[in-house]
Amino acid sequence: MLDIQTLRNDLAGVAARLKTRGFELDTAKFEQLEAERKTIQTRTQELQARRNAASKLIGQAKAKGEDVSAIMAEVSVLGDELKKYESILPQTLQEIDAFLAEIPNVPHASVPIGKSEADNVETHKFGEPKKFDFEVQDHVSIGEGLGGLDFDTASKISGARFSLLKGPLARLHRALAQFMLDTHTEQHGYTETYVPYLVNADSMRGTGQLPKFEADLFRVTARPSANALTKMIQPETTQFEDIGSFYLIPTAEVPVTNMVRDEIVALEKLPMKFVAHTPCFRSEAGSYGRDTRGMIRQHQFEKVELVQMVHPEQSYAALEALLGHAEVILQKLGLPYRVVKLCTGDMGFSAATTYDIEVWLPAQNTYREISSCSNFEAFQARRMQARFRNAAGKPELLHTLNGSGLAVGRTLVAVLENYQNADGSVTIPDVLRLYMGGMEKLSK
RNA sequence: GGAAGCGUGGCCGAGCGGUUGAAGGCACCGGUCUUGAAAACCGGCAACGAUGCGAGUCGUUCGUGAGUUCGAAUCUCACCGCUUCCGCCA
Repeated sequence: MLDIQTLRNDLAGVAARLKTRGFELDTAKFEQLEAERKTIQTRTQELQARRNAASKLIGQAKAKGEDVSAIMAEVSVLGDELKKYESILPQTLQEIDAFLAEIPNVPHASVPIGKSEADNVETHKFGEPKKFDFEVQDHVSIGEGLGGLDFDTASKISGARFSLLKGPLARLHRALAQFMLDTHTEQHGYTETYVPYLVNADSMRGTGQLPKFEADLFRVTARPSANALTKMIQPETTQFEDIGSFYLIPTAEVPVTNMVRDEIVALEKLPMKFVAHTPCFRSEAGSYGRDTRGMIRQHQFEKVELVQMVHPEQSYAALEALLGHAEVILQKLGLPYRVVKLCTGDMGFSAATTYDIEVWLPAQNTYREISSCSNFEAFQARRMQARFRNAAGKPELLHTLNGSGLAVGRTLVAVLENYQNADGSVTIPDVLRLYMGGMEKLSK
């Protein structure tokens, strides 16, 4: 969420910056809502002040045993108008809030202007795509050849966009996650966390998935109590999602970042650095026909996520560091990759700056996203009311960042494809052998 | 699933329907004292919002939402969350 003060002070400026990411800010609507709000709010507060003053007088008079009927008559006249204003003010404030909740973050000044993926800017590269002296197979053929990857059974059990791993391949998948967690906790100073995978609507709003992107999420509904159920069907209830239902997390960013929702943390607690290994669930609505083969795009996948809560002055340095932490995993695995800085038009809703790490996939003869590292500045913190007490002793919004370190399923894909041999076997990268009981190669 | 209890400021914890934004304590900040520190003592210290150039003024907030009242932290109802006991259960 953007700061409403900034919108009031520099509406045109904000609109111009949002336009670079393809968002048309309805400035006329904002101005109209603000004008309404101002008259309603000042009138309401004026009436409240008069009522409060009169009530105070009544209290004082009664204490002295004086007659209060005259003042009482006077106050009761205020009643109707005040009631009217007190009922429309929250509606107006809610409209403004809803309007603000759907505005994406303003891109940082350093973000390249562009419309799509094609305008992203490569910042650096690691490694050289390996030359193969045989026809490369994609991860599906390799995995099926090894007898450890079975999409038919997965689709029987659940449907499309699910995968099933068996034997050493399942173990390799687990090994990758363990390796990533250990690296981040032992070498990069992150605290390991285990978090809920089902979260409430407030948490989804906090990190920006709601209200705009509900279609991307899976919602599960617990059996509500009879009373909650009747409340749900009352027309005035607008908070259906808050009663008896949860959302499956699309990323660990949601539960981990929300640890600081509605908190004021001590200055010396910053920066906070957490890592979590969780499954992620995404509906992938709107991506029909994309990446239908293999385990690139799934409804359920594993990810090791890095999250930081930092002092506002530190957030850009922290983003560079966090990106580096994710890169280390690929370096240790010996997987070629490149880093791109996303252009204004390609960034996610909540991000002010995003770097994507793309790993080389020989079978696709291209780089594919395996990590996304973003600085959200105060955008999420403002939604969450996540603050710290600054040097002056005043609460101030902190900055949040996160990045995949890395997407486990896609890393498995990259290992299979980059380490494949002519005979269909796959060499296990050195750093993983410890986690594989010393195994050096996957073969049939 | 059954029964009982509880939700107050950064934290703990008081609070007869009427100057209660809320006692007290802790933490924190400033000062006195001290060679320095600690202790002791004195003082300060909620958040959010509106308005104003500003000092300030006003409003809202005691889990959430409705209600009663001139006036609600305090009374009524519903919901949410937490705790404990019983049952069931990985």
